[in-house]
Amino acid sequence: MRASQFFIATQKEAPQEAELPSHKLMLRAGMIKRLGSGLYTWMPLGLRVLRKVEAVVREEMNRAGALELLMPAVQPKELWEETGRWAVFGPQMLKIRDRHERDFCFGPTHEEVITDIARREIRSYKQLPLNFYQVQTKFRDEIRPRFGVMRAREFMMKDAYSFHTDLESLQKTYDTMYQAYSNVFNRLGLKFRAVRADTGAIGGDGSHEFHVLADSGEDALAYCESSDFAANVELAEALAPVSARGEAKEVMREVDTPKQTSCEDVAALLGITLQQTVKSIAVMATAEDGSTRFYLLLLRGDHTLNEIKAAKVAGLENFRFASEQEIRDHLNCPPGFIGPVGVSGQVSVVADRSVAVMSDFVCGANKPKLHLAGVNFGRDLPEPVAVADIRNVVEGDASPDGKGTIRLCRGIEVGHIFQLRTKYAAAMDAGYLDENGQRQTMEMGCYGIGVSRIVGAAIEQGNDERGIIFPAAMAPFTVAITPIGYDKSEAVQAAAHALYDELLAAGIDVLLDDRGERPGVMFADMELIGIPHRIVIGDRGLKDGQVEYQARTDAAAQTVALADIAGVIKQAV
RNA sequence: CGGGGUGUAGCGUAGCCUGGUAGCGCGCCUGGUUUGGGACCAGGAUGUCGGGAGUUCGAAUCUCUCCACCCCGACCA
Repeated sequence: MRASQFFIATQKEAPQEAELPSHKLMLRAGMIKRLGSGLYTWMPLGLRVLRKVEAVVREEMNRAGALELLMPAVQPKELWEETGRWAVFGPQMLKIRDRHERDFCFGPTHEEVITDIARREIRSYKQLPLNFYQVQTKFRDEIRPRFGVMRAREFMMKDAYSFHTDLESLQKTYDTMYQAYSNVFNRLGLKFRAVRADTGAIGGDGSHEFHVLADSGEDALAYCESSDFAANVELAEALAPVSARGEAKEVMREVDTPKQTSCEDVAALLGITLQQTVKSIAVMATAEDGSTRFYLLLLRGDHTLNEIKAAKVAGLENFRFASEQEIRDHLNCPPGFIGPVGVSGQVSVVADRSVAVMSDFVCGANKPKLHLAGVNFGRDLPEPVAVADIRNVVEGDASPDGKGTIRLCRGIEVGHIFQLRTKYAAAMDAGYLDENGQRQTMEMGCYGIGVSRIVGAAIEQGNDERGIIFPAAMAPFTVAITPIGYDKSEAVQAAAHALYDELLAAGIDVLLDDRGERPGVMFADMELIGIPHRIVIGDRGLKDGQVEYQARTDAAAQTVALADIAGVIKQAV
C-alpha cells in the first residue's frame, strides 16, 4: 500500500474523552472515530487490524472443527420469550419495532437463534456433535460505555455454540475450544491467562474466562506463578491457615483509643502489626421468612471483605451493610469501636478462616474510644457461629492448588467459554432421537471472543511514549518504507520502489510512505500506528549502498546493505 | 439510574467570575524557502460559542430549560 493512496489520519493530541492509553492511541492513530456513546467507526487503518484478529480467530476455529455461519443481527421477540430472556436481559437489550409494530431486538448474543436452528435442523444423534460459530456485530446497551472499543455498545464478537448428546462430548469440545482459544491468544502475541470463572446457577467447573493481562484491566485476578492456577479474585479461595491457634498468653484488657477508629490507626497507636488486629464488619441479612438478623463479620486487620464469598455463607445470602443506627441499636456503640466481645444473642459472629486461628488479638471494645487487647476465642468470647472464607486473597497467600503462592494482577476479559448444559435446549425444546429412538435434550456449550475488544487490549499491553507497539500478527502493516527526500531524489525513489515491489511479491504487508513528508513526520506516524519494522532509505546511505532498519521495539536503527535488506525483512517476519 | 463535571473552528484550549459581538496552538488551503525526528516565512479559509427560552440597549458570559458527552458506582466479550 502506498501511503498517498491510503488514509492516514493521525493526530498529535488525543481528544479529551479518552482516558486509557489504548483509547487515546487508537484515536490518535486514526484507527477509530467515535460516532456516539459506545459507537465507533473502524477507519481503514483500524479495520486492517480488526480483520487480522478475525483471521486468526477464524483459522483456529476452523482448525478446531467449528463451522462458520452468520445469523441475523436483528432477532424477533418471540424467540427471546421462549427462554424468558426478553424480560431478563432488560435495558441492556436494544429493542426495536418494525413497520408492523412487531418487536425485535438488536442481538446482544445468539443463544436463542442458534438453538432455534439446532431444533429445526438436528434430528438424530448421528448428526452430533456440532459446533457453529459466527463473527458478528453485537449490541449491548451498556450502562456505561467507556474505554473506546474496550467497552463499546456495538462491538465485534466471535461466538460459537456447540451441541452434544452427552456431557462427555460437551467436555471434549469444551477442551478443544480451550485449546483453540489459547492458540488464538498465543498467535496474537498476547500475555493472557485462562481463569476459572463462576458458573453461577448452572454449577460445575465448566467455565473459563480468558484475560489479557494489563494494569488497566477491569478485573482483578489471582494466579499462581508455579502452576496454572488462575481465578478471579472474587472467586479465588483463601485457604485456611495451616498453623493451629496459638495459646492465650495475655490477659484481656481495655486500651484507650480516643481517635483510632480503623485497624491501621489502632495498630499504629499500640505499635503492633495489622495482623494482630481484627476488624468487625456489621451487616444485616434477611432470612427467607423475611426476618432480619445482625451479623458481625470478622476479618484480620490487613484483609478485605469479599462480598461474593460472604454471600455464600448460610444465612448471609442477601446481606447488606448495616446502617450506623443499626450498629448503635445492636451494639450500643458507634462504628469504629465495635467488636465481637460481649455481644448479645441478637448478634451472630462469623469469622474468616484466618481470624479463627488468631490469639491475643486486638479488636473494638463496643465502647466509645476503647479497644480490647489480648482477646481470645473460647475464653473472652464464644467461638464464632461460623468460620468461613470471606476475605479477598492477597499476594503471598498459598495457592488453592497447593503448588505455590498467589500473585495478583489485573486483566481484560477477551474470551469466555461456558458449558451451558441443557438450559436453552430445554427451554426451547431442542432435542434429538438417540440410539433407542428416545427423544433427548441436547447438551450445549458456548464460546465467545471479544474480537474488537482484543484490539484495545493488545494496545493496552503494547505501547510506549511513541505510540502503539502491535504484535506482528495484528499490525496493520508489517513493514514501513520511509524514503527521505522521496519527491526529490530519483535514486531514493528507485530504491524504494524496487524494495517495495520485492516485499510485496514476497507477500508482506508493506506501507510505502510516498507522501513526500519530512522524516520526522513519517517516523512519528509509523511509530504511532505501531508498524513493527521500518526501513529508511535516503541519499545519505544510498551512496554507500546502505539503508537503515529499525524494529519498532529497537532503541536505535542499524545500517544494512541495500542488497541485503529484503532478506533481513523476510527473515524477521 | 444515582452522584460529579464539561460543551467555544477538525483536535487541544483562552475568554465566562466582573455582559460590549471571539482569541491562541496544532491541523487545513495558497505561494515561497526547506528536507535524517512532528520545519520556516508570507498570505488565507473555517465558529448557529450544544439547542431553545428569558433578563438586558447589548449575552459565549447572567437565569431557566432541554440535549449531548465525559468521570465515579452495579453489568459484560
